[in-house]
Amino acid sequence: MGHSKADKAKSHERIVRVAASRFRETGVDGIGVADLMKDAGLTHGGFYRHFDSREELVAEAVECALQDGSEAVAAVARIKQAPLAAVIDAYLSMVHRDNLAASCAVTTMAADVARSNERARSAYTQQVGVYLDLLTTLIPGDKEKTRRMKAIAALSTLVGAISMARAVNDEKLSREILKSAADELKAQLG
Amino acid sequence: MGHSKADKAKSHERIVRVAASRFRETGVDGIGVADLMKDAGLTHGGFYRHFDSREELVAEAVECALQDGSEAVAAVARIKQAPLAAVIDAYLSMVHRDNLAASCAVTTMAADVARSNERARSAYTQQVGVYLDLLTTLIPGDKEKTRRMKAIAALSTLVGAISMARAVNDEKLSREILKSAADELKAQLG
DNA sequence: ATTATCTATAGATCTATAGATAATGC
DNA sequence: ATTATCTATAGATCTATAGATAATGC
Repeated sequence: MGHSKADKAKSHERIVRVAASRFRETGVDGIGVADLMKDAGLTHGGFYRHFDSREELVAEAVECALQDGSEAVAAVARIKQAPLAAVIDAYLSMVHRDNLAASCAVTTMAADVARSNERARSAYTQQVGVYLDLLTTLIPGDKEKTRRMKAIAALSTLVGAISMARAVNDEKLSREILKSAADELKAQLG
Repeated sequence: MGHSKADKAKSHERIVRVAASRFRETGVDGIGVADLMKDAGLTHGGFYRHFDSREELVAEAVECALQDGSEAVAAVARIKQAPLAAVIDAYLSMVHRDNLAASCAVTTMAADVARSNERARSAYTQQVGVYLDLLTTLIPGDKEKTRRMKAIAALSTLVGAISMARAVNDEKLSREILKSAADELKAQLG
């Protein structure tokens, strides 16, 4: 049983990380405080020394999940050769489709965030801004305004395609959605 | 208190319709059987004479919600003059964004369906097929294969744009997403 | 002395069932 | 006689709290 302030900070971060993963898998309403604490290696009684309420954890978990995605996309975009195509292919990959726990929260948590508190929604809004700035930079063209419009449409295509690819129960159609969306995007923006 | 077979069928349909609306508003996990029955004007005890389990209602409600969307889009597509632009503008309207209860379930229920039973997922898969067939017909061009690829990318853009427009808590950004996605789609496909 | 975590539990809510009530339909 | 709906409740689960325990840190 660890009891130092450093241990508490680690416990807090572990709870948030677990929640960020599990909420993406099961939805925000799909798992309770007791199970989250168990996954973090703690008992549920200690939860309220870390958070005033479950809703506060939701806000922190959404922030954490969004930051995950931010870093993953930034890493892919750092590739020198054809970074835009790399981002598109990574986002619309089967690995990303199937690995919900580590997936981009802009897609995975969109519906939950829309019904959530302002803190979660602000984090989401900011993260959409980060994605749009990145895509606006990567998309070729002269006028910044035009590139931003294309970035909005492109991000929408990424989000919608993976969202549908996860929901359909026809593997062939699912792959067709991912591949067609990726090919169309690369053709439009390349 | 109605007790005829006809009344039972009406009650059943009313429960499903209420669930199809409320599930889209609150998420499938956001409302219980008792509240749904109350909204349908019944008490919760009668629920299990209509459904073997809550999950069975989820499947029927998803089917019902998807059919709503199907009919709404088909109605818009019946417009003779520029039906494709009409579909895009209706889908990416603020009315559609804000009216969750009657919204297109391909977007609104995507995350819930992905975690749901096979019956709900099959209904979703079929409805994506209906949308793709419709868009493939409306999109101009010579080769059917090319039009279908564009239809997939276009449907993805519609789904992703409204999904993000609902989650951000910045009205200006939300409208920019809807407008830019609509303008880009119309420019690409017109 | 303070506090991070644990055990235990209160109170609310949720799915599902049992049995009563009041209609329909043979 | 059958059955659609109602009242009541069992049993599970969920959020939140209370008080005990076992560490840290002055």
